[in-house]
Amino acid sequence: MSAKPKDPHACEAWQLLVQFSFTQRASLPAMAAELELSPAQCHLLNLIEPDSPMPMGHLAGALACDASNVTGLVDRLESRGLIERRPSGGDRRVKVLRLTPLGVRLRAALLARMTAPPANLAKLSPEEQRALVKLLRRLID
Amino acid sequence: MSAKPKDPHACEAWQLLVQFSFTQRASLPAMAAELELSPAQCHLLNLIEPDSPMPMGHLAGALACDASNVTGLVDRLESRGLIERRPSGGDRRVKVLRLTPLGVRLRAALLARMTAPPANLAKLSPEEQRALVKLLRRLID
DNA sequence: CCTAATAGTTGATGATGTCAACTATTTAGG
DNA sequence: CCTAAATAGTTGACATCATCAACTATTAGG
Repeated sequence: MSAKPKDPHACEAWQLLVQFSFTQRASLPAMAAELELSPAQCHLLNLIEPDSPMPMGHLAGALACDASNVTGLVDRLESRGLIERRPSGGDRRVKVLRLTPLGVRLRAALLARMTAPPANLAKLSPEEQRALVKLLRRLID
Repeated sequence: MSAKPKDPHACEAWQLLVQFSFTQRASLPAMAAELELSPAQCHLLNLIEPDSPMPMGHLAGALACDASNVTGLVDRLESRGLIERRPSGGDRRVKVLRLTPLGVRLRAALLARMTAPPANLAKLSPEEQRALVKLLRRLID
């Protein structure tokens, strides 16, 4: 399943990424609160791209949570007019989620805040930044 | 506060890191459940290093949450014998958290699972891995 | 001293998350 | 075709996470 831990550089790179995501985990609630969102709601909005609606079940898979949890999350976001439940063409069991125009704007605002590069990033030269992008791309899939 | 979004490579690198932490957010519950932990408990255990106990207030700062939330988290971990509340030398108001031997072992198991490098990492050559470590170090502080 | 501020707890409340049971629909077999 | 199993989503019960306000105990300052 995973590579042997023989290579210390591989381990260290991954450890740094994991620690990074812990610090992101700590900073997400405050960022989300500025938009009156919870971390889970941010995660959900991040997954629904404008113009590519998503069945609720697929969303539960991507969030790695129970389908009944998605129901509640969607209830709250729908009551705020950020997303809509819509019937899916063929199968009348499935409901697809679509961002409303308001939801599209809020999602964009969220991603803009989250991906605003911190000052640290400026410490890397353009070549280094390009190299980092290439490495992360291959790493993350 | 943050760098101007003029440099597309800087933005893209940061976006990849943010997306990475969303996928980590999705995979943490399952990993935590194998050790009968919640994501929040994992975050807390990650922050308490063996042999360097931490006042509860400092922990609330690192988790970026309310102090009363730490009380509940610590209650549950202490009732499982993973951590201990101890008086802090000088100030009788502050309680310091220390991992028990059982907590040390569980924390090690958790970090071993979380930082086990995935197969993807093997796709990078040793030189690339070393370069990635250097870049991430400078980025994360 | 007497008052402020600080560390932690408690209780109330809402959000997140799981599970089991349910409805409605779709799919597969006989 | 027709019934049985599987699937998508919802509901209700329950534990955890997280916040706020109020409280206790301790410390620090004037």
